[in-house]
Amino acid sequence: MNLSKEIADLLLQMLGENGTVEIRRNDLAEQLGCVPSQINYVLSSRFTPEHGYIVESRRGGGGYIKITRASYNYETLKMHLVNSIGDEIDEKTCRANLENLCSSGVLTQKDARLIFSALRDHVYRDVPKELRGKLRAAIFKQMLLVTMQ
Amino acid sequence: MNLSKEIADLLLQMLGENGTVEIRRNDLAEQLGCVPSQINYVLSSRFTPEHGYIVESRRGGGGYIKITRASYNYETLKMHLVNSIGDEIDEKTCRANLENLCSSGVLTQKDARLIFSALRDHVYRDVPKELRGKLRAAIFKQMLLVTMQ
DNA sequence: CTACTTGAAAGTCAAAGATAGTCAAAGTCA
DNA sequence: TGACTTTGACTATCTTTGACTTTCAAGTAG
Repeated sequence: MNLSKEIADLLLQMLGENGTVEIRRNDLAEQLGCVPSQINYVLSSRFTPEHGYIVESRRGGGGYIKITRASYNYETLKMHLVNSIGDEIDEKTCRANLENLCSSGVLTQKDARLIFSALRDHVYRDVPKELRGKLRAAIFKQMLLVTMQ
Repeated sequence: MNLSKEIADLLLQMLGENGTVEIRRNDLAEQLGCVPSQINYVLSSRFTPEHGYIVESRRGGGGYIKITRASYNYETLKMHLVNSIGDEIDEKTCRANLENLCSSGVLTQKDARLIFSALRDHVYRDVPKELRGKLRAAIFKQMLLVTMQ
C-alpha cells in the first residue's frame, strides 16, 4: 500500500463518526515519516469538495488544517452536480461525483457502480478522443436524470 | 504452450475461489520473464466482459491491476447474454433485450430503465455513425456484467 | 498604540520516481 | 496468407520529495 493511501485511511479514521478532524500538518507528517507537503497532496487528491469534504486551514503559529465531511441536502447536491458536469467530463471526475452521491445517500452503491460502468475509459477506446468527454457527459447526465427522477 | 496461455492460466489460478486478484503488472511480468505489455495483451484478449471479467487498474506509485470474475452462479447466463449481443447493437434491440431480462426477473425495472437511458439514440448524436452500434454494444455489455455481478 | 521583527506554521510548484497503457512493427503458426 | 502473439519505444497518470513562498501570531521598539 502506498503512502498516500495510508495517510488517507488514517485521516478517514480520524474523521470517524464526528465527521471532522483538526490536524497540525508538520506533526502528522513527522508521525508518519513523510514530508509535510505529502499531506497537501493527499488532501488535494482525495479530500476535495467533489469527494465530499471541506478543508480549511491557517498558517503561522498555532496553524492547523481542519477537514470536515460535508453533508449536503438533496437539492444542493443536485444543483452542484448539474452545474459541475458541463459539456464534457472525464472518468475521474465521474467517479468522484458518484462516490460523493453514494456517501451522501442519494445513490446506492449498486446504482453508482452501474452508472460508472458506462463511463469507464476503456469503453470509449474507439471513440475519437475529442468526442469522449462530451459523450460521457451526455450519458452521465442522462443516467443521473433517470435515477434521480 | 505459448506465453499468453501460461499467463492466462496463472491468472485464472490466482483468481481461485475468491474470483478476484490484484497484481502489479511489472512484478508479474518479471516473474514470468516477459515484457509488461504482454500482460495487457492477455487481459485484452482473454479477460474481457465477453469472457465474464471486469478489469480495473491504477497507474503511478502503488499502482495495480485488479481482475474480478463475475459471480459463478450467473456466469453461464451472463456469458450467453453478453455474447449474444455481438459487436454492435441498435436501440431497438437493446430495448427488446432489456424487456426480456425484466420479464424473466433477471433485472429490475429500475435497473433496466437506468441501463436503457445510456443506450438511447439521441445520446450518440455526435458519434460517427459507423461507431454508434459498437459503442452502444460495449456499454451495454459492461453494464449488464456489473448489474448481474 | 503602532510599526516592525521574528519564528512558526501551512502553501505552491516543479522535478524525479513509479506504475500502467497504447500502438505498431516484427514474429509465429496453422 | 491471416490471425494471433511478442516486443519495446513512447505516453499518460499518480506519487514522493524538497526548495522556496506566503501567512499568521506574538513579541519588541518607538
